[in-house]
Amino acid sequence: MNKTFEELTNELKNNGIRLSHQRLKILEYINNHRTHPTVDEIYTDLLDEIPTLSKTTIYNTLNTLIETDLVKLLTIEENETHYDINFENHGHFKCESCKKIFDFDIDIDSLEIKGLDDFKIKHKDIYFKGVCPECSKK
Amino acid sequence: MNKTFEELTNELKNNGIRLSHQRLKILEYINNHRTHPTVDEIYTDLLDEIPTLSKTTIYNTLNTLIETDLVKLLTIEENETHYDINFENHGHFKCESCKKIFDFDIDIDSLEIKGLDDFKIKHKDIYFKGVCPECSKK
DNA sequence: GTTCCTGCAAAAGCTTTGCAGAAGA
DNA sequence: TCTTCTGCAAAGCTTTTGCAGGAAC
Repeated sequence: MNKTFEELTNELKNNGIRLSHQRLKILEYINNHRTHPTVDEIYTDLLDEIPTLSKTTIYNTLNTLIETDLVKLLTIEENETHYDINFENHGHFKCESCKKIFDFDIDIDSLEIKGLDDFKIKHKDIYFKGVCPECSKK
Repeated sequence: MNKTFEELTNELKNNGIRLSHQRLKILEYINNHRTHPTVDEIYTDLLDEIPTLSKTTIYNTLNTLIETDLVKLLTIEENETHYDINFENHGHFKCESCKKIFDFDIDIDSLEIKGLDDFKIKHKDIYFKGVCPECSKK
């Protein structure tokens, strides 16, 4: 179930996080671009709109959003971190050829797990890797 | 099904990879230490035995082993890469408190997936995060 | 007016690269 | 002998830190 932008900003307010111009723009960007962007992509795309923007602010903001559970950090790629608006029950597929990341539907909670009694599970991530249909054709 | 050390070295030979002293020791280390070590941990632990060892060699070796599909790369941690030689059906749980990584049994192939028709899936990784029982007590 | 946030510069940390000498086959 | 590997030093990247000025409330 996806949240509206208003619901997202309300959650920030309720957590005592100030609604600075930069934060709102970064949150809006992640909410509208479901492409699992990197810090560099967010920076490049927002620079036209906010010429004084710095990467430090993007790192700061994303870390704040992760602590508030509005954004999720993807570690599917070794070199660079990707970010995703936090919504449930989907996995990520990375094409090893074109490097794109695709979403897919999956019911994570239907999995039978052994060996995690007394573990507090907060996040579940499913990463698949391989070749996407477009790259398979070539 | 895990391989014996002899099977592992045979696969290296068959791939035209030379059995240098360093490579064999690193492979042996990963095979005996199922603790998902980092490059730094391997380096520190092997330095007594091979005083001239360098991290470059460990990076080189691990990349070779990954290409030969003898070792798997774990990206559960943002800052540092972990390595695993265990290819049996299992997931990884990272405790956000003590940072330890635990294995757990899971039947990945029983998952019902929608949206990955025509995708060639080569690797499936399941990462859970939270707090381990020992850290929960505190 | 206070407190928190931004953004610059610098630092830190992991990983890769270039290359000369050494070792494997 | 020929080819490949090792390991040092340096470079390349992403991410974090310290801090002064500025913005939010």
